[in-house]
This record gives sequence, C-alpha cells and structure tokens, in this order.
Amino acid sequence: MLGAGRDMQQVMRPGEEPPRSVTSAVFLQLRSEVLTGALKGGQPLRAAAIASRLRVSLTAVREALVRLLSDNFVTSVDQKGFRVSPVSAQDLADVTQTRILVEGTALRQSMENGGADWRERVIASHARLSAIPVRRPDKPDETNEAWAEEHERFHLTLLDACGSPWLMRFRSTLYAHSERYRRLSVQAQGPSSVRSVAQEHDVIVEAVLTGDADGAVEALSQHYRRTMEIARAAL
Amino acid sequence: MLGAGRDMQQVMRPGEEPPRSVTSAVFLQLRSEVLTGALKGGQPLRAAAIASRLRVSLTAVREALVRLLSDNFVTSVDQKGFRVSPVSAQDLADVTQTRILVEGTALRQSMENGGADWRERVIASHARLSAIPVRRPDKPDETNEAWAEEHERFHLTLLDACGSPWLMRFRSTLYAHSERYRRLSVQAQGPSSVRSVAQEHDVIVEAVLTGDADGAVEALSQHYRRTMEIARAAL
DNA sequence: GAAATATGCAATATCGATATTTTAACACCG
DNA sequence: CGGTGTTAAAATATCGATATTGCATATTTC
Repeated sequence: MLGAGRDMQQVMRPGEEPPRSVTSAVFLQLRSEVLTGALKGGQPLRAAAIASRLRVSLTAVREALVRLLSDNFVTSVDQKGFRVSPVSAQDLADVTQTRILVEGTALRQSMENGGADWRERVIASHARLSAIPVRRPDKPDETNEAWAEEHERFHLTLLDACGSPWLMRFRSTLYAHSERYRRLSVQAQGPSSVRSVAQEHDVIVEAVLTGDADGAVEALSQHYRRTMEIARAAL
Repeated sequence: MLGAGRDMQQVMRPGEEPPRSVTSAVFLQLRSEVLTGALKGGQPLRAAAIASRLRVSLTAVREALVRLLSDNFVTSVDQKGFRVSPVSAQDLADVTQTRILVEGTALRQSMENGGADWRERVIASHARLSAIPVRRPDKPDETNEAWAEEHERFHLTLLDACGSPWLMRFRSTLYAHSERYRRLSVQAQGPSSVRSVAQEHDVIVEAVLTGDADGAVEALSQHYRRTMEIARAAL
C-alpha cells in the first residue's frame, strides 16, 4: 500500500512529508476523501470495507481512523466504530467564528513579532499564490489542488511568526474544517461564481505591510465570513 | 485488562464514562500516568514494555498511544515510535496564554447566553467545590483527586453555556495540559504553599453573578497567571 | 585514522485469525 | 397490535505472530 499513494490523488498540506508507513498512507488517503467529500458527513466508516478496498490490514485502517479523531474529522464510540463527522450550518458558523478568534490573535502577534524576513515571506507567498489560477481551465468544476496547497501556505505564512505552537495547532485543525466546507461549496455551485478571493488577499497583505493590525484582522475576518456565506448556501 | 481499572488509580475527568474497551482503558491509564508525572516528559513510550506491564496486546497499546496524540500528550514519528510530550517553560506560557484567550472568550459568551439555570449551576458547582479540601489531611503532598475532578467541573460549568463546541474542545485540551503542570508543581513543592485558590474562585463567581464580563475575564486570567507562576517555579 | 559499509539486535509496524459486542430479524407472549 | 426475549449475522475489538525498519557496533576500505 505504500505505493498506492502514486495512483491515489491525495490532498497535500504544506510541510507535509510523504508517508513512511502504511498507516500514514491510509490516514492521508482517508483524510483526503473526507476533505474532498468522497466520504460524506455522518457516513459510517467500516474498517473491514476500507481495508479490503485499500488492500491493507484491519490494524492499519483502525490506526488511521484513530488518528483522524485528532482533527475531529471522524468520531467514534467504543464498540460502535467510526463515523465521518457530520457537517452542519451551526458547525460551519462555529468553525468560522473560532477561526477568526484564533487567526486574528495569531495575526496580531505575527505582526508584532515578525521582522523584515517575515514580511518578505508574506510577499513572496502572496506572489506565488497570485500566479496560480483558482480553477484549472481543463477542470473548471473542481478545486485546483496546486492553488489549494499554496493558499494554505499563504495563510500559514501570515501567522507563522506568532510564536504560539498551540494557536498554530488549533489553526491547522480549523483550517482543515473550513477547507472541507469550501470544497463542498465548490462542488455544489460549479464554476459559475468566481469570487474575488485574490482581491481579498490583496487587502490583507496591504494592511499587514502597512502595519495596520486592526485593519489586517478585520480584512482576514471578512475573508472568512465571505467564505462562510458561500459555503452556507451549499448546505 | 478491562478489570484493571479497579486496581489502577486513574485521573477521572468530568462527564467521562468508564471504559468500554481495552484500548480505552489503556488510554485512560496512560493519560493518567502522563498527567500525574509517572511518565515524564520526553520519555520514550515502548509499546512492547507497556503491553507486558498492563498484560494487554500490542495492538491495544498502539491504538491507545495514537489516541493520546489527539491531546498532544504524546508525539510520534513514523518508524521511531512514541514519546511523552516534553514540558517546558515556553510551553507552559503558551498553554496559559492560549487558555486565557480561549476561556476568556468562552466565558464572555457564556455570560451572554447563559440564563438563570446556568447561573444556578455555577453557584451549585462552586459550592460543591468549596466543600472539598484541596489536600486530603491524610495525604497532604498529593493532589486530592476528588477536588481535582470537581475543580475541572467548576471551570467547565463556567463556560458551558458559550455555545461553541470548538472552543470547548480546545478548552478541554488546554485544561489537561495546565493540569499536568499544576500537578508537577504540587509534587515539587509539597504541602507547604497553600495558595488561596478558593478566594480566586470567589472573585470569579462574584463577577459572573454581577454580570461584570470584563471583571470576570480578568479574574479568570489572573487565576491562570498565578497558576502559571507557581508551576514555573517547579520547572 | 576517518569515512563508508556491513551486521546483529531491538523496536516498530503490519498482518491474519479469533473473540466479543452490537444490531436487526423474528418468534413468542401479554 | 405492542412489547419482549432469542438468535443469527455483521461489525468491532483484541490478540499473537511475523515482517520491516532503525540503531549501535563492528568491519572494511581508502
């Protein structure tokens, strides 16, 4: 199965290394499937079925499922197995609000702590992101994975001078959940609505470089609220 | 092993049900040992050794270890196994600061959303906590487990009207880590320093009942900063 | 003598098989 | 009918054994 990564398109996250164990490979695969919506919220995850589908032992699948508990992508009850965590409008609102709290705080601290090198990395990451189209011309109704990866890297860079491993940990989880909702909405509405995400990023970066913390946090918050509004329509 | 819970004193957390699987029992046991300091920060966790100590299979131990990753009580690297997460002054500061952010926000929201029933539960929980001595007369150099459980229940009650599952989830993790540091400091300094924790709780409750959100958050923050100061001395 | 490579051992990871528990279908009784 | 107990099937959880990997030490090579 360690070779299976090659024929199974997986959602990659910044700084993530290729799996060095079967369990990790299964974990990445299942996380991808939850994230992209191949596995739907509320759906039971039957270890045996997954094991035979991925040609892997039960043990490896169980361990991967337990790992998914960390991010709250699955839930479990003793003797009753695992389920994909459900999606809901309430959860979307909660994810968004909590994310604004966590990332807003982290952004402020990043702006305080970050030096010239940090600002340069923000500029560079922003430039890289701007160069990637949100949708690929050949597949306009799916998420462009290259964009998605660079998009997280950009938001990560904005915050990574904050100096708080705990905030960054929570950020990571909340980002992943936001991303699940975003992908759901992309699937639901097709290529039609092309929102001006790029412009929103521009506003954030400008405020950051100006040193306007309140403005930057507000722009970031708006960015997430808009993401939420669009995703809510898709539920 | 499911019977082993009886002869292994375990740290219980509010609302936690007794384990219905071997894996859960091992998980609770190991979490207790990390929390109480029986397993020290940085120490490798050898699955085989734990399995034979607890008379349980490797699989159960591995699953329990993977579950501990959720709370960041252990870390792991593929092919290199598991380690107890280290403690440090920086981490203590980060836990405390992040906790103040999360719980401060949750407390504000709780005060907005919570009705008369909530305020009554706060009063009741505070009363129950006040009736339990911080140290048991017979074992003055250990944590009184009954107090510890009610103490978390009190802090939980303060926030549980906030309406944000995500904040409550993060709260739970941060509380557990704070508790680890607190227990380290109790062991380090013995029964000598009896801080006026009860008074600090009184101040919080008074502000809550008065409807003074800023005061309540500030009192809560102070409470945690003092906890941190004492714990820092023990590192 | 230092760097690179082999070797044995200890620890991790994976597997297939088995035990236990839940679930749902169905008969039985009130 | 509605509830209750029984039981077969399905799913989860656990185990012991094996394969794989990493690490420290010894050995070779330059």
